[in-house]
Amino acid sequence: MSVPTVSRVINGRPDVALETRQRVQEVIDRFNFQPSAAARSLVSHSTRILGLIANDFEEPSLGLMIAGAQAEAHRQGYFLILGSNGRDEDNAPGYMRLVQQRQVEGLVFFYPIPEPGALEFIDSVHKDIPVVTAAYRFPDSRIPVVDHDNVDGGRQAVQCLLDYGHRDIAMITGPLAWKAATDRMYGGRLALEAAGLRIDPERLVEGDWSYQSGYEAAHTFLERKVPFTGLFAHNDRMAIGAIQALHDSNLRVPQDVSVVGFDDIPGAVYNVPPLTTVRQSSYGMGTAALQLLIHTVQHTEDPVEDIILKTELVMRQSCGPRA
Amino acid sequence: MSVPTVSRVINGRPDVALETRQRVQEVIDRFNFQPSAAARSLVSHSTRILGLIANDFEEPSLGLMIAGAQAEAHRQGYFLILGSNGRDEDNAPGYMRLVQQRQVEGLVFFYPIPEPGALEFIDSVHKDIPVVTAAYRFPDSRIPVVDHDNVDGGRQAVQCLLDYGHRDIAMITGPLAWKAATDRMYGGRLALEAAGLRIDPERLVEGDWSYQSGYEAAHTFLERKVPFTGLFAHNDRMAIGAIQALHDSNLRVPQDVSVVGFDDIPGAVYNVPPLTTVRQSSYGMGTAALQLLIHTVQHTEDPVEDIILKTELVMRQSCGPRA
DNA sequence: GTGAAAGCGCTAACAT
DNA sequence: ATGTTAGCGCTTTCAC
Repeated sequence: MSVPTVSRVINGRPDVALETRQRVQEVIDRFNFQPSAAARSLVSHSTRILGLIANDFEEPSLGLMIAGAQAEAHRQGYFLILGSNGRDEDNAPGYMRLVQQRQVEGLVFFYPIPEPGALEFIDSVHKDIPVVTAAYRFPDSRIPVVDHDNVDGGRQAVQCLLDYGHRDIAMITGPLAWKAATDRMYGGRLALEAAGLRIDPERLVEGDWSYQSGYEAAHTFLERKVPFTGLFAHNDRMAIGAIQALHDSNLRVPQDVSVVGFDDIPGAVYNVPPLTTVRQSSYGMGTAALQLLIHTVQHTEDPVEDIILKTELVMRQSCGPRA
Repeated sequence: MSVPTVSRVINGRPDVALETRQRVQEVIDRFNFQPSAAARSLVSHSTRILGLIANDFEEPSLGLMIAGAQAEAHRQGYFLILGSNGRDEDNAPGYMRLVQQRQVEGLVFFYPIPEPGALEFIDSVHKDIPVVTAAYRFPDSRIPVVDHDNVDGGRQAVQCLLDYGHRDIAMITGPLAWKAATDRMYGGRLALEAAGLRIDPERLVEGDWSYQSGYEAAHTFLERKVPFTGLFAHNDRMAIGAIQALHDSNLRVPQDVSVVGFDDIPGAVYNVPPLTTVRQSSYGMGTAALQLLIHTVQHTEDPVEDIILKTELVMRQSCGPRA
């Protein structure tokens, strides 16, 4: 019943006599003994804690992304620490503390909004521990990425409009600093070009993901007086804002203009009309990010591959055949 | 330059000669030395890690609540570990591990949905470490609570309708198992009774917070053929669903029916018409919960007081004078 | 198969 | 003002 023996039992080592193991286990159960995580970490140099750092907590998808990440971490016996590069201050020093004090074995950066200085910071972290970025790829960096297949999603969105016979297709993009936006635009372009069409700059407006910007973008198209019967908005909020603007101008959706969004947020179903959109799973992105991170933590020398998650077109009533 | 001296410098102890301190600091900076958190925890019995456990990651307010909590934790030098009683399994054993392995010094439970067995679990945790619940109060328990003032919020919502001259007021409640719903209903009743009115069971439907249930509740009212010119929905999603149902039945908002929601979700402004609602700050709830928790952790013997956060009526266009 | 001894990196108590 | 000693609770040799 010495200390090392108890240690062996707790860690399920085989080299303990059955009778001893039972005796020890009994005492453990009786006193509900749990080994101190701090002491274990000290000797094992492993905390089983991972970190998730986000910079935009208004992002509606974040909750589900976190849920997925947390679930996956938990399933694999890790805990998840949370950080934000939030509103207030520059938190980078705080995270370096996390890293350098060896509290965290790996970090996911969920930076849908690229931040000034983010790459430098992430790179410096990356020197110490494995890092994964979700929803963004830093140019020229060898940091593994988890992302949705935005190119294919954009392609599907535009293809859906083309399939309904639309030829005059407008697009409201996200901020073009975002990989998600350029990818979705590129995918849309692929679909257009396959149909012998091109992106018309007059039918292109850059939004900022907000309802408001979708609303304004639709008005811009109307003011420009370029005809369009199909509209692809890079997210659902802008799509819904645009539909509202179209309604205000007495245009019917989908009879006069067909609209496709992106995301499949909960509100998409309840929009008037219910929104046709490209679904992506934030929960799935969370689990995928953690799978990738944990794999990297456990097999440091393996070459890592990005994870690209499929997107799926969800047909509802905001799209219909050309009049 | 012995080990304890370095320790003294790092912890900013006064009893170090200026010259020594500088020499030590220089080396620390040069090698970017950071003390091991595990070793410190082992001897100090303090990890500076707190936990937040949520059970509903679909809840749109969760992201901001987490952001607030994280920011406050960080400001006070703590890290925040995340947990979920999520979709998959029963995670309670996992959290007990967190607690008993002394990885976490305190826990916030964000259980807007009461869970079977939650009270037992939380109580058992509470025996070991400080605990705070957010958005829910367990009956007969002395666990401190952070919550919005839902009673006053409900009162303000109904008062707004009364002020516009409405006398026939319907209400779509949240699930009555929720404290938030009973509180909002009670607040509404207070306002009605102050105006010499009562809650009419015919004008009361219990929803489940979803758009869908708001939509259906409004239809129920219309089918019952009880007249109403004012409607208070216990959250914005149900309010928006109800407005849609009213539109479908060719009733105008606010000309025929005035509608007040609750929450002030981002979509409220962009609804048609923009939604009058009672605002609550999820971010503020997160910071408040962590302030309370940290205070409790640091002053274990102090009697703790609940924190009740103010709510605020935001007037938009879904409410107007009685025709 | 089991226990004795050493050490992970730090802080606290004591001695100088 | 600084160094020496001890010990936090574990895991890992290494004897036996």
